[in-house]
Amino acid sequence: MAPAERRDVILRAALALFVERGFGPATMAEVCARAGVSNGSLFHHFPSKEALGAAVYLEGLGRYQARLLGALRAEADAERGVRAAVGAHLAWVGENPDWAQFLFAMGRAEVAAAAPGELGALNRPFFAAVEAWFAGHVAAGRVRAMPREVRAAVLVGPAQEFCRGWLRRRDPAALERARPLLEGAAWRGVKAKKRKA
Amino acid sequence: MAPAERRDVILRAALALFVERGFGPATMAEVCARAGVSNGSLFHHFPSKEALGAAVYLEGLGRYQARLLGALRAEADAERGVRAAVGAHLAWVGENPDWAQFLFAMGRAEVAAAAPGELGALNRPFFAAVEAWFAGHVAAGRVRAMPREVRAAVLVGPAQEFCRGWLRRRDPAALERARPLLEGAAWRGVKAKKRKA
DNA sequence: CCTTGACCAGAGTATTACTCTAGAGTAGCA
DNA sequence: TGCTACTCTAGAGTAATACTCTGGTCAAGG
Repeated sequence: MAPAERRDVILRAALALFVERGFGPATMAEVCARAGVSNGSLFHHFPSKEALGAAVYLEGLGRYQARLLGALRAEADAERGVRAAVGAHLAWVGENPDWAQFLFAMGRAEVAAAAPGELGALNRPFFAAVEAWFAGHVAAGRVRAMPREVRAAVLVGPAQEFCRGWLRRRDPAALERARPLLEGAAWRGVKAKKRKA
Repeated sequence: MAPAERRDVILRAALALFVERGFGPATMAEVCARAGVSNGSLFHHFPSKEALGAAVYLEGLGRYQARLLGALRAEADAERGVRAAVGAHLAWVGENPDWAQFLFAMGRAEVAAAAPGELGALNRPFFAAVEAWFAGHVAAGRVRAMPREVRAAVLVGPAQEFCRGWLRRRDPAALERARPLLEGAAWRGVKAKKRKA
């Protein structure tokens, strides 16, 4: 088996196991068994359990960010873009529930500790790109001016919070029902006040 | 030392330690040392590390819920109530950052596993009370009708998401600046469409 | 063929959550 | 005061598990 392939096998096995048993209770021996890999091989690719968790986290985060950014960039209109971003968030969670659950469960602090710098390397350009997309709409008065962190929270907060609960049941119909409501809430949250024309 | 007092000493030491070192890396021996309690005493009061974590979690959650519900019930007006709830959320996090950080970091799933039933026993009446407060406003057409989970997400999602990031820096001024924006976003998210009078 | 270096295997070790046995206080009751 | 029953505390002991170590395989380059 090629090294990269083996690394990938380990990552997938680890994701499934961490979601099934939880990160804490899951043991490295179980990862070995599920991935069909020896102890030595596992620790060769990932120096610690936290590093393995961080690798799974970072790969998932990267995919999620790519999806969200793609949806945002495909729209020029402010409202359509915001709705598309929220919709993409929900769609990604719906299509990758295991990964989403792990991203929610694994704390950023632990990832940052296990893979210093890599989290920032992924987040910085992502947030910069999101801000760049919004900048024009803010300048044109279509979107309310607010600090980055606040806008990010208003944008994805409702969807994020909803998904946390949704992952317990994972009912696709509920996700579809909630989508327009969450998209609307996000848009009303960030859009500018009506100007007295 | 009275038993209840000792139990409380352990809880406080555990909270400080879990926030400082993280739940996973923290050891029970460190809890003993910080609380000034023997191993036997610690395990007498809490049968496992997860149970200890769950106890800290549940106590914090209870205090948070009481604060939020108090703020909501003190207001009869829909908009003032929503803003008060979000404000109370932010205020509680600002005043109890350690507890908030632990609540965010500790997953609900692990708590539910370690203390089965207790999480629901705390959450059920809380959500019921929140829903009861909203019911009248929904019926009167002041608040948009939506499923419970969606409304909860729209209500506290932005503040929740903002707080997650805020806890890294803990700058009180930033919290105050964000408050009106987050309150406004929550209110615009849940309020009913304007009627054509 | 020889070397080199990444990759893999599995036994070994140190740490840590948890257990066990015994003892110290404390309240109730005569 | 003495007796009983009980909760709480102490600290040595145990099993599990993250990680280490030593050695071995294999493919590529010279």
